Amino acid sequence: MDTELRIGEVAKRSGVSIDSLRYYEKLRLLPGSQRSAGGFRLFTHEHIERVRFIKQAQELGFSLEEIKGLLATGGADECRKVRDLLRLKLSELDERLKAMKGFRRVLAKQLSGCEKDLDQHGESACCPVVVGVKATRSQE
Amino acid sequence: MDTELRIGEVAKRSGVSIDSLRYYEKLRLLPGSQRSAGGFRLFTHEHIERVRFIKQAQELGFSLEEIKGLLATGGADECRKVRDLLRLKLSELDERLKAMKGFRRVLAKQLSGCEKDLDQHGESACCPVVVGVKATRSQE
DNA sequence: CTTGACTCTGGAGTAAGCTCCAGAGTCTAT
DNA sequence: ATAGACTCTGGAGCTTACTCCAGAGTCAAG
Repeated sequence: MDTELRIGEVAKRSGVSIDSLRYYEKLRLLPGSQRSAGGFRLFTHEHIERVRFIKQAQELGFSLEEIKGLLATGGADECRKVRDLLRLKLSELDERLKAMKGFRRVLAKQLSGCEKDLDQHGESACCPVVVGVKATRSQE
Repeated sequence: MDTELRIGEVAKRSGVSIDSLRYYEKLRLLPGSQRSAGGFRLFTHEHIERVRFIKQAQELGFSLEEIKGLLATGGADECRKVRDLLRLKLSELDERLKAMKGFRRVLAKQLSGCEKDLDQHGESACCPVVVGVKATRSQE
């Protein structure tokens, strides 16, 4: 039932390159996988899930080291560590969410200013102030 | 009125290293600044704002190249480009916000599972399913 | 005018996270 | 049993975003 997949297949399904997968293994984000008689890595669907998780976390700004922490397989005393880390990451995430919303507002405001200028003055005289900084002359 | 600040002062006030500031200048994220008679860079408060903007955007996952695009000072034809970029970045931001909320849920769920395990079984038998390997059913 | 803190430039080095390569072995379909 | 697609390892190289350094010049205080 757990079909065994070779690395190329995992790469395709997870959208991560073969080289990256081997790199993750080297960093121990992926457990040293089963091998075929001839030495090929053999993965399962769980590995794919794991890789997707890694990818997602990474896109959200977590480093591979941090992700490794989150993925630590719970040995007895690992558990509390993982739990604390989860709490920490959750609060970091919340902060980041807030920051993003603020930043979104800045960009949105900038955009609406820009559009108003385009309407009123055409292309020639718009977007005079980019994010709080006056037009910066002094390089070509 | 616009006190002129030297690079060390800007570094302190913006929380960015001197070397980074020079690096930003080299990449043209900061305009080539005024210089004192002896060749020292002279900055204004607007530069500090700009640096803070750069820093914030960066923490949210934008690359310096992208940020440079957002900061382009509006010359005539730059304007539409900036506007389009702003729109693009806004929608990217929205997507990212959504992804973050999803990810937040995954972590939160993981955490509550972990806490339940700690309660019921103590440290020995908790966190059996490690973050997202089973739980992440987010895409495809 | 000297001192000491600060700044300049150019270039080298670092860390993370890949990406590419050669040369050799494996697997599967015909 | 052989072609062709795939995978192996180890190591080199790349990009981004710094960080550090040497050797020299600047500037304000005393």
